[in-house]
Amino acid sequence: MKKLRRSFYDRETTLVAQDLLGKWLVHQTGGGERIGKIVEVEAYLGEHDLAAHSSKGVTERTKIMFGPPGHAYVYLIYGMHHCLNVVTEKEGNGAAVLLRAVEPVKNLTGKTNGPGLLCRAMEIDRRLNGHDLLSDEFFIAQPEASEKITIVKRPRIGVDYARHWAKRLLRFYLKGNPFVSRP
DNA sequence: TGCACGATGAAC
DNA sequence: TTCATCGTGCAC
Repeated sequence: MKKLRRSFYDRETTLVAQDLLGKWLVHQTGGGERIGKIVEVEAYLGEHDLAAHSSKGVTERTKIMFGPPGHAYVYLIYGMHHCLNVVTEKEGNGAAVLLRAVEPVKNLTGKTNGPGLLCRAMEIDRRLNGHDLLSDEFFIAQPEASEKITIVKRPRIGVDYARHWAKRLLRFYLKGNPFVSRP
């Protein structure tokens, strides 16, 4: 298991998003080491992307998205669910990748096929907002053995308000994987 | 200072 | 299809 370096995240967001598929999300908690294989993601391209939170510019909430790559952007949605993103590209770009589903690898209980569900299973909440993903207790790694994968591209979920941006194929998932939120 | 509205999930 | 539930951004 090899931790991803800063340079992995400091690339064009659609590339980072697709390369995150199959990687392991690792979180050291009081309940033990929790690991999930990333099987579904969405790319949010920056300030010009009307579906992205960063389209509102730099605010108290979005400043993490505009920060340096390789950090976690965690926010509360609908007053009850947490969503985890990883910041990508150069500081100031406001781009990130939303992790939407993981396949249980170690110490995960309950469903993991949705952005809120994976955060609950991985014990991720707002306390991890802004956390460096090159840390030892919360990071993403390349597993020892990686299989050959086929990537499916679909429109993003729940962003109909973003007009033409809602039609872009910026949601990526592993073909045939049973842990994807909406195949 | 108040208020409309979610990058959702679960129940009906 | 409806609803729970609250932080954020922006109008006033």
